Formats: sequence, C-alpha cells, structure tokens
Amino acid sequence: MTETAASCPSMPACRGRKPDPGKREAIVGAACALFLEQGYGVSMETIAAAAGVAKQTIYNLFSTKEQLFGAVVAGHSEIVVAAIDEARDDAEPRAVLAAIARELLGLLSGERIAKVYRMMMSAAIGAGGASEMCEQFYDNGPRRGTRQFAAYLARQHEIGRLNVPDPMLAAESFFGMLNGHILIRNMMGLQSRWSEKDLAAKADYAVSAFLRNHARPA
Amino acid sequence: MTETAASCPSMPACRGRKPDPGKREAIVGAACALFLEQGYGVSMETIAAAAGVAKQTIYNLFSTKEQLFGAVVAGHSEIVVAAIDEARDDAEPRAVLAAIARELLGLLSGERIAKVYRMMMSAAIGAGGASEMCEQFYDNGPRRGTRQFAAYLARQHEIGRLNVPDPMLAAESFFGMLNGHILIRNMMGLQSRWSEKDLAAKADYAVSAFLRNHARPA
DNA sequence: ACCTTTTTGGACCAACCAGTCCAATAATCT
DNA sequence: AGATTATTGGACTGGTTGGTCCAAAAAGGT
Repeated sequence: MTETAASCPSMPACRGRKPDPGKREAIVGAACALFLEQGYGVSMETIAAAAGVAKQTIYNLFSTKEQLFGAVVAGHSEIVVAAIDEARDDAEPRAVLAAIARELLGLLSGERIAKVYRMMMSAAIGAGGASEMCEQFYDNGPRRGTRQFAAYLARQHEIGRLNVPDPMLAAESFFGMLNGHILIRNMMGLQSRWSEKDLAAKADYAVSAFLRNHARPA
Repeated sequence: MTETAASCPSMPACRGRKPDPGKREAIVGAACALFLEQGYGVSMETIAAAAGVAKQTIYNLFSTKEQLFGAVVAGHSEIVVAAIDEARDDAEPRAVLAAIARELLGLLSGERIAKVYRMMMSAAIGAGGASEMCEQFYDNGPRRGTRQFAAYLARQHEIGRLNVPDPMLAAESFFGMLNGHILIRNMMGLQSRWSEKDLAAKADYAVSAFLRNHARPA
C-alpha cells in the first residue's frame, strides 16, 4: 500500500547519485494526463514515454501501476467549489446560492469533471468493485462540498434567515436539483456544450425553488 | 454496423442445417450477464463458455465484439418507471409524485441500474469517447422517462391543478433532487444499501418541495 | 444417399500488457 | 579515483485478448 522505499534506506550516509525530483514530477504529471484522457487502461510504457523516462524509473518510484494511479488520484481529489468557502453569513442568501449554483453548473458541465469521474469509474470497473480510492475520492470531493454547504445552511438556520431543519438533505437536494442529468450525460460524452441560457435558467430555477422551500416562516 | 448476413442469403431455397435460435438467445443472455457484471472487458471466450457455445458460433452471428455488445445494450435500454405510465391525470398530484418518487428511488439505489451504467461507462471509456450506443441508451432510458413525466406535468398545468411553465426543466429537477448523489455513489460501489427511512425522507422532501414550487397560484 | 449449412473444438496469429532482469552509463558522495 | 546510487534502454517472461482458420461432425432439405 505504501510507495517503495525512499532514498537512503540505511542511516549512516547518503552517498551516490541523488534522485532527480523532476523525474517523479514528470511521471505523475504524465500519468495524470493520460489516466484522465484514456482511463486506467493506459499502458505503463505509454506513460513512461510521455514522461520522457525509462519504464524502470517508474517502477523505482512506484512498485505497481495501482500505486501510481493512487498517487495521481490523491493529487486530484480537490475539486472545490470556491463559492461555498466564500459564502458570507451576512450576505443575502439568494446571492450566495446564485453564486454557488453558477459555479457548480460550470463545474458539472465542464470537461475536467467528466474526465475525473470517468477515470475513477474505469478503475472501479477494472477492480471489479468499489476500491478504497473511490471512497476517498468521494469523501474529499462531492461529500466535502456538500458538508460545507450544509454547514452554511445550518448557520443561516441558526441565525434565522433560513429555515433548514435538515441541512444535509437540503444541501444534497439542491446540488441534485442543479445537476439533473448534466453530469451523467457529460460522463457519457453526450452534449459537451451547454448554452449559457440553459445554465442560467437551471440556476434560477434551483435557487428560487430552494428559497421558496426554506424561507423562514413569516 | 449491421449484424452478419442472416441465414439463406440466396433466394432460391433454404437447404441445410437450420440455425438454432436457442444459441443466439444463449449467447446474448450470457453476454448480457457478463457485460453487466464485468463491463466491456470480458473476453469473448468467457462469454462463449458461459453460453455453452463455440467461440466461432458467436462470430457467425456477430461479426465483432462491439456488435454483440450493441445487441445486449439494445435489449436493455428499457429501464422503465412504471409509476410514470400509470400516472392518472385525475389523481391527486401528491399521490402521483409520491409513487414516482418511491419507485425512482428504489431504482436509483438498486443494483441493476448501477451495473447498467457501469457497463455503458466501461464501453464509453474503452471507445475513448461518446459512442452512439451511449446516446441511444440515454435517449431510451433517462430521457424518455423525463419526457413522459414532463408530459404529465404539462397536462396538470393545462388542467390547472399545477403551475408548471417549463415542464422539462421541472421534471429533470425533480429527478435530480430525488437522486442527489445516490446514483453516483451506487456506480462507484459505495453505500449499496440505503435505509428505508432515508429513502422515505428523501421522497417526502422532494415531493413537498416540488408541490410548494408548483402549486397553482391561489 | 446426396448436398448444404450450422456448429464444434481447437489450433493458431499478431498484438498488447505488467512487471522483471541486466548491463551500461551518469551523477554524486568520501 | 573509488564507491554508491539513479537512470537508461532494451530484451525478456508469462499472460491475455480479439479474431481467423480449418477439418470434422451434426442437422436438416432434396
């Protein structure tokens, strides 16, 4: 589960040629790009070639293909919706929701997220079931965003600006309402471009619906 | 794109051994089960063995693996939400929505849909992008259901029982709100079981939210 | 009986892949 | 200059795969 031994296994001295940090960087970079583009199926030789490195050098740093993939995923679970972090408790909820909606829609309809999900799926399918990586990815990605948004909602509830008795449920529902079938279509490679008008309509609908449902009772 | 020539290519007579229709059935059946279970990666030999048939026999009926997969998918795009078809225009919308919600949630959290989507994804990834099959699948599956539901909503709007100016948007949003992250988690093999309580809460939330948003103005 | 077609089993091919091994070379230490 | 380690290129193994080929057997029509 852990990467191969670091340099200088024995304490006394650190003699000999020093490992080139650029190599590792190049390997993970190339692997990342290729895994995203072609899924787990890319050959190690292809990765090595793209990284400008001998295949053996990869196996010096990562004992197995799965580990290399793990390293790529680990550096890639940070799909963040900045608008959630920037949500100000004193701002108008409608504005906050609108900002989150727009950013999330842009994300869901973008190329990057489709590639990432496809990459995860290709690994999960190959492994025959759920891998720990999928779990970690989901926790660091979608779940974290949902949690943060739920926390915002909970604070607004406390303050009395919104009425959100079950913040997690409301948060996931809001995201789901925004998403609809966008991500799944995106993952399957259908309709890669969305008109700005459609996205705006979706955002407006979701925000208005959410506010109607969670307005604090008058 | 089309399957290999049917028996009796020449008009005059139909002599010789007759092709066993059971074979084709067995092949498609085995292929279906195996594609669902292991994705597009299953070997043709495995399929042949499972069907109790020689590999050549498969290639007599389907000239390529892709075509066999196509046949499987074609016979499998009928993921239907019966509650939508059974929706009665004179019934109470709340009851109709609740029935649809329950059935859809059961579907989204079930094993079958996860396997089907995984199968489609595995093919899409292998093909490097969108295949026509994905398109066909989406059109016959999710989109058809959404359209039917939207049609129901449009009728309710006409009748004046609901206020749904944009039925497609409302329909997709309702489905998305119900779904949340269920399908994606299901596809990745995380949290395969859901408590009846959670599902009921989700259904209640979505139905109530929808009705609040689309109640006809008093 | 003949002819025709399907089905079979299995050999076979060319290609691909993860991972190993090795001898040579390059960089960095004492 | 040695000793030590990193890196390279390439050969190599053992395995799998989609797809083809073929000769023999089975099933049906005339």
